[in-house]
Amino acid sequence: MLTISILVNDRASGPVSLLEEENSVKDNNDMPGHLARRFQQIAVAVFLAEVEDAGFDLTPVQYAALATIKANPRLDQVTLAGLIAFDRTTITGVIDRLVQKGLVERRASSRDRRARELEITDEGRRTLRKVTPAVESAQRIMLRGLSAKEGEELMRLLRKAIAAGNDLSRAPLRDMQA
Amino acid sequence: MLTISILVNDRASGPVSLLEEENSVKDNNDMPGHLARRFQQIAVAVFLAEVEDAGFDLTPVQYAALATIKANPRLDQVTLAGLIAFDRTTITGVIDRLVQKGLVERRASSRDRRARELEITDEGRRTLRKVTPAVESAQRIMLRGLSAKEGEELMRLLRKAIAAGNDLSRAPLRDMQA
DNA sequence: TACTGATAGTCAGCATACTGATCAATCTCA
DNA sequence: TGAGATTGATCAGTATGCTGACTATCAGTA
Repeated sequence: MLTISILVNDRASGPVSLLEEENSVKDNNDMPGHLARRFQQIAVAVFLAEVEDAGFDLTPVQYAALATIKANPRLDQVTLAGLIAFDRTTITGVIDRLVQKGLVERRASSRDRRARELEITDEGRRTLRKVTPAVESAQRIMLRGLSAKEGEELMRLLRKAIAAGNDLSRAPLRDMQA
Repeated sequence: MLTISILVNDRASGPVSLLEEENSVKDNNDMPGHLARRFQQIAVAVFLAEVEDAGFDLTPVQYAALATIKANPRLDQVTLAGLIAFDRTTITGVIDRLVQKGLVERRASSRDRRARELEITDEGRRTLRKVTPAVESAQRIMLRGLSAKEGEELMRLLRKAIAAGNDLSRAPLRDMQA
């Protein structure tokens, strides 16, 4: 199926297949999967560097969780996972570390004894406020090769591709239900 | 369904800063770092599903390594890492698993006793050939929400952003020297 | 040649992510 | 109501990725 001329590196020779034949390997730069990995790799590195420069020890994942917990009081872990598209088994460890750092409290829910209620602490609130400029800065830096318009377009296309693929990962994004 | 007005920065009020102030949290969908994570998450899931459906047990990272080893006979690990932008400490484990599966041979280099020479096996060659359609298919599926033109544009913008950020991660892409 | 610095590879340790399993609590519906 | 299904959380196991440390080796030079 030679559709996808997008994926084909037909610079000159006009190959027939995405991965060309026997003796050639497709250029990584034409594989969206590889580009996704590289961009994510850089994004994480930039985030960690900016946040550390600001004097904090917080990963991108921990930041997203913390911000979402602050915005949604008494959130349970499964709902949190849905809001930021984390696997529920990953959340356990992330929350462990946020609790350990004193940024979040985890307590039993009164409504559902299976569930845990998450609440941001004052310290968590303070950290979130103070780390924000570094996070903003990181978002800018990871797009520094693009014009403002290109950055917008990249985000639009990513959103669109993600929306179409949302259900393909184990941890799809989910709305809050009522 | 209340949706997520919580996470939405209401466009109407005209936010001042990227992350707005105290009581609001930026919509994840406006954070390139978050979009990068999501897209990569989906890309990996799609890759694994397609490859498994085809009857193979190979991760995206293992596939990239295997293809690059095939294309570059007697490659050493550091050069391999540079070609696919992996950290050198990650390569060790990846190669371990490829060797374990009988797809790659690792032997001492005659030229430099510190280095290891990597060589694809016949089995590796066979696997690579047979898994290729699944890999192609995965690349298509992860862009299924986009038109051909949009997919092309997404890859162009990712390449551009990555090029500008290449040196920001511990594992930048490197050319083969000599 | 002996010293110095750089390099290839590995390892320990940590933090995502995922699969698949388990346990307890809750829900559904006959 | 009560059996079966579902759900919230956790755990064990595996695979990236990273930091930082370490060994062995190499290359250049005083």
